[in-house]
Amino acid sequence: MVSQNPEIPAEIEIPDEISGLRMTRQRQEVYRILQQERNHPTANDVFMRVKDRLPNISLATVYNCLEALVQHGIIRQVNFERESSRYCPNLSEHGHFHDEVTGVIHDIDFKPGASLVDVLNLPPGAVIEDVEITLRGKFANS
Amino acid sequence: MVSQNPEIPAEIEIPDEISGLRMTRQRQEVYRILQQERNHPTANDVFMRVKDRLPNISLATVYNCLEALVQHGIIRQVNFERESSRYCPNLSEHGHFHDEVTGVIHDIDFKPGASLVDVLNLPPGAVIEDVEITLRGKFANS
DNA sequence: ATCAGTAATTGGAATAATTCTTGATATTGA
DNA sequence: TCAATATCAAGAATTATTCCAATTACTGAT
Repeated sequence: MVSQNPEIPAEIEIPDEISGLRMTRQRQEVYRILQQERNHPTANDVFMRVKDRLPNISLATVYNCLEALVQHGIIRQVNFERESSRYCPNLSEHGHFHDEVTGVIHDIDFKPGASLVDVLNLPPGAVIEDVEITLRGKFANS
Repeated sequence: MVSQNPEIPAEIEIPDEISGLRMTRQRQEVYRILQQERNHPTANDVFMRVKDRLPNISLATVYNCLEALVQHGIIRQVNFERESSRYCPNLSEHGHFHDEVTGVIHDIDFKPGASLVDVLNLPPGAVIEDVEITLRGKFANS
């Protein structure tokens, strides 16, 4: 058993380097928060949360860390309309559903074996580097 | 023949009201530009272009007009990463492919009969109000 | 282990897109 | 025509993000 007390989650072990990115203390803590808070926090959310462990970290550093992690494909950046960017450690190809009543963002997986290319008419020769699928709506009161 | 001179495109007739929105002179001209420039202009692009016909229009008014048109479902707002919003008069369900080499944005249609719901695992009860599909990439040098 | 070179961090200033505010103008309906 | 309402213009304000300059931390070679 790793953690006896559900209030205190077991520490996530983070290596010194991921995908060629040196994992400094700040990057480790930022990444750890994304692993723990699966609710797509903004840079500012991460900033407030990370100060528990690194009281002197600056917001600029949080932005730097998030950008470095995104650049190295360790996390994903998610944008809804013009709101603050949010960040997501789920690297599998998926979309996001923004519940406009509760504000909650749900990861939306593809059906097994399905892909965007199945439904879209891509122009010939197009090489897709990145895909963003965002849905906005609500839940029928069930 | 409507227009003899290809330099001067035929005016697009715009009614006094669309979908319950009063089409003021400013809204008409903003909408006209979106109909003519199918290259997904930003608010500022529209602003510079519309000044030919309404020299006193303000950027705030362009934003107001675009927002009113979006709210009434007359045009769509398209966001790429954190860049300025772009606007699009194509109301059919479609995505956007951003060519990162040329900067050009291409409308991407669905295959006939296909829909996003075919490939995504939507949570039960989810009612989708709006969908945004954005692709980023380039063309293989063919 | 030391040192030089490089990368990362900080804190605050700067930027840029967008929204807000206020007063003027225009439009509508009675 | 008049009052009520909507729209517009101009500039100020807001806000997320980036930039900058100075400090600090790390790395690899000696």
